[in-house]
Formats: sequence, structure tokens, C-alpha cells
Amino acid sequence: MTIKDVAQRSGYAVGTVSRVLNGQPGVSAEARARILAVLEQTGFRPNTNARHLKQRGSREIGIVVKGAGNLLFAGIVEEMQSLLKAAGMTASLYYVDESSDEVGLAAQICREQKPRGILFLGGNGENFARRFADITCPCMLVTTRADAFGFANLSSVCTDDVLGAAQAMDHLLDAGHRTVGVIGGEHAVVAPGKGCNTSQLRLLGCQQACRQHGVPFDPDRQVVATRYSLAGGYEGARELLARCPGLTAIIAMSDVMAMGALRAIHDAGLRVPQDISLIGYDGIEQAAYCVPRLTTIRQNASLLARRGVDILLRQMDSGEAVHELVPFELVEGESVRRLDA
Amino acid sequence: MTIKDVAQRSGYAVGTVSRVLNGQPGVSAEARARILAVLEQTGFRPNTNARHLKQRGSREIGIVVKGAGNLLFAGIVEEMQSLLKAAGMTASLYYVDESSDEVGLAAQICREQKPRGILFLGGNGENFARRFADITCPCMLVTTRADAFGFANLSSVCTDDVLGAAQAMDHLLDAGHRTVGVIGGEHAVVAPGKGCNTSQLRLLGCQQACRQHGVPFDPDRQVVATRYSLAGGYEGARELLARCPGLTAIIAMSDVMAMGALRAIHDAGLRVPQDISLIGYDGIEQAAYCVPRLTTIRQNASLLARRGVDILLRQMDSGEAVHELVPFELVEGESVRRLDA
DNA sequence: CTGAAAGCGCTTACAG
DNA sequence: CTGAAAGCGCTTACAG
Repeated sequence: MTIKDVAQRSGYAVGTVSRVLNGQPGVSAEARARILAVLEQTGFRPNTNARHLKQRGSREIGIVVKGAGNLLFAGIVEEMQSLLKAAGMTASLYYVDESSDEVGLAAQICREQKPRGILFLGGNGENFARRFADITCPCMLVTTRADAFGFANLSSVCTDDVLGAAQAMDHLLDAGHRTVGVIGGEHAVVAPGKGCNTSQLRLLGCQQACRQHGVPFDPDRQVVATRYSLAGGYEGARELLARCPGLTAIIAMSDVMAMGALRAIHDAGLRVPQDISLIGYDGIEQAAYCVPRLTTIRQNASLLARRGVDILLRQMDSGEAVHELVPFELVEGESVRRLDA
Repeated sequence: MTIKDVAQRSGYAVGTVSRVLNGQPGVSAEARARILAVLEQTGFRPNTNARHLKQRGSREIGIVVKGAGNLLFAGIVEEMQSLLKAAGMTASLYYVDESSDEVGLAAQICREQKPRGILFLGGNGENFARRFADITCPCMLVTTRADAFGFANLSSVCTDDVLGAAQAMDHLLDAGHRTVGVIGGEHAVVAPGKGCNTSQLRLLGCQQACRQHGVPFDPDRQVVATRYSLAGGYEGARELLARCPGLTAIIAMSDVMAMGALRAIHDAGLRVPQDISLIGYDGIEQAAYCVPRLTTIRQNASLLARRGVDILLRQMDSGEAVHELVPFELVEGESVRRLDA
């Protein structure tokens, strides 16, 4: 069943059918009705390959998600989809795993799907530097800061990772903790001051907070670099417990990691928060269902979704990129104990 | 940059470039080398829209996943992708939410992407009955039984849901529990004997086990139908605790639901397993990180992935559909207590 | 308002 | 081994 068949059955030309299909003006009410009837009756669906091959200015927004298992992103995606729908756009989802080149994929999507814009959930600075120049449509990077990349068609919205991590560390230091371990992503540790990926920024925040409080912090001992996963968090916590005498608290750079750490602490015969305090990051739904409920830095997923979509839609008109920070929030759960109490 | 540009730069015709692009024979070594050089240098990537518009017999397998938040499926997808890659196929992922029509989407994919086959992760019997006739390529439904649907091009691989749930119930009854609540999906409760979706089959298994043990089971009181989510599990457990006097155990039809239930039980001032025993379903990674570790019916995700891919690939040659049950396993965690102990 | 026709970027018989 | 050309199913100026 092609548009040609529909034309034949309706007695009109393919061009007229195409106009009806796309809700364009310049079709008589009678023709529209007749064609619509045939469409209905045959259940015809246009071939999007042919459509994209020709069409300019689709109503489609691509969403490129880095890390299919990232529960924070899952929530954001869901909300973005309904926001885009409400704005008369359609969303197409593309998942790439953490180690793949999201920008290369986006470049291909750009060429083939001809989307009006692209939303990136998560992104790696190196990939952007290397391949983003190929992408000409308006883009928005969510949860990672992009102003330093300097692309005219790339906006960003994220929380301040340095500040967020600093606040987590502050919270622990204020509660009297002096030896805090940190479980970060695989590239968490680099030459001091270098690096701008999420893990590195958060580690920077932890270090700054310690410096401000006059508390020593030894990255070699107190930081473990691992994967953003349950197993990563489990191993990370185990290693910190073994390696850091006097450890009383742990910051994990994601709630999923924190959940792994929770179990590792339990398996070491210790309790959270009585023996070890624990703070996660992201504020995903699961964090509130843990026992104990996780204290965490909540990234406002809903706000990230809303601002991300809103800024992108605006940018599609104005052509101007915008970089915005959205507030985060330390959510107190049941996983931190005051040492002085 | 199109194939035409490449042809021009290399000095050959577009047809020759196309043959090189697709690794086809009938190109001189010299031509191949020259064209390959231009390809390399320009970074040319063919437009898949144009390609699919024309091409028959792609190397592509579509994977249609029902429920983006389903952690069991997430694990299966990952393994399927690498299996397909190893078999020289490429996988394309499509997510639909639990309430959408996965078969309608697949029909469109079939028409447009012209995949060699389609893997369904999860599926609704009604959607298959209504729309599967439009799909002509070999298909495989994973985790849901499809032999009764009677389609010549649809295979299936799944565990025996009736038996799995029965075994969970057996385990509790053997441990001395007599009043077991069940948290199931939204369509868990229907006229007895009717219905063949996953929730219904599992409920059937629970009922059969009770009957065999001579233990009364009152669905109106002991079953709550809710969503497959943390919140669903939380509410379900709360309702069961309020509604079932003498309740000593709960079976949740997914581990995610069980995790919600875990928290609800905690919030009711009760402990797992001391006061309430709990069994989940699926055997996802998170279940092993809960405190207490969940006792659960593990669906062998890896085996489901391997058999699903293997049978589909075979079916693509033979044209014959196969329906296979794979074993499941009750994994003992720390969430069930023997009442007689 | 409607139709005929060009063309999107490829693949694939068909000649040579 | 290589090229010229038809055609995949649409959209979109261009006439009428």
C-alpha cells in the first residue's frame, strides 16, 4: 500500500493525497473527505524513509540518551516526550551506551532524519569537540555544561556539579565527619584542576568543601574510580572500607552506586547510618524506597526536562544558544548520622 | 556529501561506489582502493533512508521493547545486541510504553526498515491478535507465550509463568505461611480461567499451588492489581497489610514491585522477613543488592536472550516458528522466613 | 483547487 | 569490471 494506491482508489492525484496527509491547505473539503475516507479504510501509513528523503523541516526532535541504564535520564526522557508532544513535535529516541560516541550518532541522525533539533541527555566533552561541527541543527545538552565548548548551535542546561558535590560534602562535614570516602566515575581522578567531565567536577566540589572546612582530603586514598553501576558502587565501598582507616562516611556520585555501596556496607557487618553515613547523587525514585532512604543531591529531573525542551524550542526560532544552571537540592533521607549527636 | 560526490571525486560511477559500499564483488582492486580512499577521506556515510527505500534483505533485526523501565528487559536487550552483532546482524531498538501498541509499531518498522526479523520483548495478546497479520517477516516474542496465537511466522521463548508463580507460592506454603498476599499487574484479576497475559498466568499458578496444598485463597482479599512499578508495589503492599488480617507473606510479580513493597512493610513498622516474608519475580540485578536480598523467581535473562536470537536466526532460514520454554529458578535470598522454625 | 513531473540518495538489473 | 538508467515512495514547486 503506497500513496499511489490511495490516489488511485480516491480518484485524486498523489500530490493531493500528500497534501491531505500533511494537513496542508489547498485541498477542497470534498477531496479531503474522500481521501481521508480511503486513508481510514486502508489504514495507510506513509513510508517515513521516502518522506525524510525529500522533506525539509520535519516536526521531529531527536533525543540521544547516553546510558540506557541511567535511571535519572529515564525520568527526564519520559517528561520530555510529553512536553514535545504538547508542543506539536514528535520525539525519536536513540540510546547509546556510556562508552559510545553520541555525537557521531547524532550527526548521522541529523543527516538522515532531518530533525528540527536534538536533545542530548549526557555527553562527553571530547566527542563534542571532535564531531559536533558536523551538526547544524539546534541542539541542547542536558546535565552537562556546554558553554565552554563554544558552539553557536549548542545550548545546555544542568546543575552545578561542583556546588552539588560540595554541598554533599558540607553536609557530612557539618555533621562532624572528618574522613569521607568518594565513589566516582572511571575518570574521576585526573591531574588537579584539569578535566571537565561530570565526575571530575564533582570531585573538585568535594575537595573545595574540605579545603574550606580545613579538613584534609587525600584523593589517592579517599577516592575510588569505578563504573556508574550497582557493582561499581559495591566494589567502591568495599575498597574504601578496606583502604581508609577511620572512614565514617561515603559520597557516591550516583544513587545507583550508593545502592551498591549500601549492600557492601551491610555485608561488611556495618550499618547505615549508625556506622557509615552515605550520600548519593541524582535523587532518582529508587533512592526514596531504599532502607534507609538515601540522602542525596536531587537533580530536578522535571525542571531539567522542562528547561531543556523550552530552551531548545526557543533556540529553533531565535537561533541563539543559551546556557542555564538549574537549582539542585540536598534531600535528607535516613542515611546520614550526626557524629556529635 | 552524497554517493554522487564520492563518485565524482573518485572518478567512478555511483553504481561502482555503491558496490564498494556494500562489499559486493565485481569491482576491480584498483577501483575499490581508489573509492575506499575517498570514502575514508570524506568520512562519507550513506543515507539509510535512501538505502532502505530501495534495498531488500537488510542485515537488520528490530528489537521492540515493551516498557522502557523494565530492568529485566534492559539486561536481555544488552545481550541480544552483542549476540546479533556476532552473527553479523545489526540491531535497532524501539521502545514503547506498557500501554502502547507494540505490534502496530512493528508493522511500521517492517514496512519501512525492512528488517530481516523482529524480536519482541514483552507483548500483549490482544495487540498481536489485531495487528500481527500485517507483519510478514520472521518474529520472536520473548517472555510471553505465543503458541496459542497461531501465527506461522511468530516464535516465542519464555518461562512457564504458571509454574514459576506456583513455585513461589509453594516455597511460602512449605515454609508454613497460610495467608499470602499477591501484588500483580493491572489485569491480574479476571474471570477465573480466562485471560492469558503474564499477570493472569502467574495468578493462576498461585491459586493452583494453594489448591494443591489445601490452603484457601481468596482473590478478592488477597490479590491487589496495580502497576509494575515501585509505587505500585508500595501501594499494593500497604493495601494488603490493611486488608488481610493474618497476612504473613507477599508475592510480588516483579522485583521492582517487591522493592516498593519492602519499603511499605518497613514503613508499617514491620520487618522483612521477621514479620512479613517477601518474594519477587524476575531476578534482576537489583534484587541481589536489596537489604534483605530478595528471594525471587529468576528468569534466566541470558538464556532468554540467547534462545530468542538463536531461534529467530534459524527461523529466518527455515521459515518455521518454534515455541520454547526455558527453565526458571527460585533464588533464595534473605526475604523469606520459615514460620515453623 | 488539482495534476503532472522533478527529484531526494541510494540500489540493482541491464548493457557493454 | 564498469556505466547509464530505472525506480524505491514520497514532497513540492510549477502549471493550469
